[in-house]
Amino acid sequence: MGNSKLYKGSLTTIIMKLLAENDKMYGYEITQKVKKLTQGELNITEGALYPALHKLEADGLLHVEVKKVDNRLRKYYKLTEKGTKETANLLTELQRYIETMQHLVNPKFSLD
Amino acid sequence: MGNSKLYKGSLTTIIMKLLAENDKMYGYEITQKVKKLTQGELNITEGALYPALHKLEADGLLHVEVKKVDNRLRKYYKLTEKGTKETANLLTELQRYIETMQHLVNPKFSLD
DNA sequence: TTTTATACATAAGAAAATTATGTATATTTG
DNA sequence: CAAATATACATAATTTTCTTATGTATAAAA
Repeated sequence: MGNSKLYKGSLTTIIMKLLAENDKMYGYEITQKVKKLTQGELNITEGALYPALHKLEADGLLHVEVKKVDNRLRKYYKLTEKGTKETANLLTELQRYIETMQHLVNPKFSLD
Repeated sequence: MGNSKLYKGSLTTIIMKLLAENDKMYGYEITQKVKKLTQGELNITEGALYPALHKLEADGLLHVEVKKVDNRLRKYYKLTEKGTKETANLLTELQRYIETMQHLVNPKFSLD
């Protein structure tokens, strides 16, 4: 993914948040959207994306709908109700992670 | 580590930053410091910490000095010159990561 | 016509963590 | 005083998550 190891563990959060904003998206579309939104900083690889989508589907967080467009296959993913709830949790966790890291890295927040 | 998957990949950054602030620290001390600074949010496990410290030492980013205190062993770690430079890079990467994730998650920064 | 883009997928391997276990000493608590 | 907890290190087996490589197929651009 990114040029930094820090992106490890954040792929699911990214996918879910994009689907929360865009209702339904297909895999390739997600990679392009992320590339654009991050100005090329984050390029999701297929080897990371597709297994992640399959797992989210298996966990009942995403629902898939196959469509044929221009004689090419597309798998549209959409949040389930469970997925919508889980997205809220993941975004809360992200904010908490960011705050925690700021505390650790910014000494002026130090407790001791 | 944390209750969130997001902490994956950030352990090295945390260790290096603490050593940049505290000159020299030993492993157990790092776990306690992090627990305190994060109010219990982040508990570094020994299975993650020690292999990470050994790798940083092997990479020439940390220097180790063994001391016996109260008849117990302590391994004090300190940043090398190379480690100090690398710490600056890691902190820059962390800030960049946080900004990128804010862009993705906070729609008001959206480009399209 | 060859390369790039679109669109999916999986397999092998690496990296970084979790969980479990092990050794040993010091201190606290019931 | 005995048992539990804290201090302090370590590693091995396994799991998770990613990279890299490879594969199939159609469409568009160079």
